Amino acid sequence: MRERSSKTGLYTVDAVLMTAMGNQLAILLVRNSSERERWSLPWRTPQTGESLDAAAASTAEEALGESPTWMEQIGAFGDGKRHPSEADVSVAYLGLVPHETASPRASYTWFQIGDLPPLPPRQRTMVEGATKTLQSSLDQAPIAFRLLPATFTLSELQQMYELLLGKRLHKASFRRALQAAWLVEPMDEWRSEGRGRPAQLFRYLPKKKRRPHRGVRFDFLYP
Amino acid sequence: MRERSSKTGLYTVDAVLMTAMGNQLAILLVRNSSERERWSLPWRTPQTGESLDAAAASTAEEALGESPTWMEQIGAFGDGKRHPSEADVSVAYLGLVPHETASPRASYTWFQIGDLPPLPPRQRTMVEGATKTLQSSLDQAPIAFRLLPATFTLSELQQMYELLLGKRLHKASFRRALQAAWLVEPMDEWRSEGRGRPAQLFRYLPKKKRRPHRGVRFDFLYP
DNA sequence: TGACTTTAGTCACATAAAGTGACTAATTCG
DNA sequence: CGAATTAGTCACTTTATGTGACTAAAGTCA
Repeated sequence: MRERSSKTGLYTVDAVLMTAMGNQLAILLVRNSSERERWSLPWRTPQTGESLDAAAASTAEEALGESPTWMEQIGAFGDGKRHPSEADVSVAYLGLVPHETASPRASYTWFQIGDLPPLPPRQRTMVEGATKTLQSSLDQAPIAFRLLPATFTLSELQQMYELLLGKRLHKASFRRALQAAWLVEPMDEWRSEGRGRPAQLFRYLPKKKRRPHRGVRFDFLYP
Repeated sequence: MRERSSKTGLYTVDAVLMTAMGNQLAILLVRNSSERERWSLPWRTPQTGESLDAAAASTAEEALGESPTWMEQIGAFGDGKRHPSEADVSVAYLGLVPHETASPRASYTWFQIGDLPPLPPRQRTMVEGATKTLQSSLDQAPIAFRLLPATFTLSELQQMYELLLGKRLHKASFRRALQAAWLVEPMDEWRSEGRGRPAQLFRYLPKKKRRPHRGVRFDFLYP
């Protein structure tokens, strides 16, 4: 990632890297000493012949020191809003990492999503887009599992869903749905977290075959 | 849209314009005499200062002679695949139009999606992306209504959903779900389609307030 | 005209899923 | 030991979906 490199290209690749921190989502920002804005999303100008996906992966690794557990393009942003580069267009990627294993490089810092510093306008739009993408991908992709360590308790999983959905879930319902989806696999390990009965550990079990929805659900929110 | 304009930019905007034709989706292609491929998606190189959305809208209008009833960005495509331009990156948009009102300009032709001619590789990827986006937006956005005329019968609406979902639906279930969603409004008109009882006409009724999903549904297909 | 066909629209019952409170289990703390 | 705490399950209620059969309103044709 370079700052205001002069005319190296007409587009950039920007990364919205997310993790679950406390009981909120957090985004990784980098300090920009030479910019008007103090903080920005990690970004770079792809090199000639470098694919968008590759550029995004590099940007993420440079920031995190490791690969995100999930990466997905959000879209291209170009509506005249200001960006640290002079590019007309920026392609944004959403990346997820479990907070437990993430150790960002120096000059990179996690900010809770409710407490973000001012960002370049185009990147602010990207963050909003990333949040929306995350929400709508929630039941299409294993988002929650990619924000958790490889093994977890069902209570942890439920808390992650509660964080992502922004509402409380009933324990029995949650587990019943989880069981029906055949998405997790119990391990022969238990974890005692201070007081209370120890919880069994589970891991994500990618499944090929799923029964399809039964009927039609007109569940869209509006126009 | 210009053909192989030399280095006017490093990215293009391409439009995947869809309609429902017969009992399949169809895509609007344009004949390219000077290209190796005979057909391609409509595309253009945005002018300086032109936003992506504006460029996509222009491209669509140029092809259709009118605005699509729905337009949405699919994403940016840049993975080294060949494109009619020399751009590294192309931003694709999905546009929808009712077949009844669409009258493409000369040199533009609808092709059913199961019967597409060879396309430039990058555009082939875009078409696949558009199809996927369409499927997954089906219950998030009023896709079906944007492919129908302003007024329609419930049987027509059901047939559109059947086309989009690729499966038959039970009439009673369909109408019950539709009613619960409060998405259409009956008109005081009936249409007699040859034999059989005349059908009442309805129109789309965008609704602000929807009840939220109740619980968790782990309905994603796989990893 | 009147029986038959065709498409629209609805009903009632069966089955399945989701909401919910209360229960049992295993551990720590004092 | 008993209270507190967290895990995990059960049984019952409520709501949603699946489905076949029904009624309604037109056209067709002998």
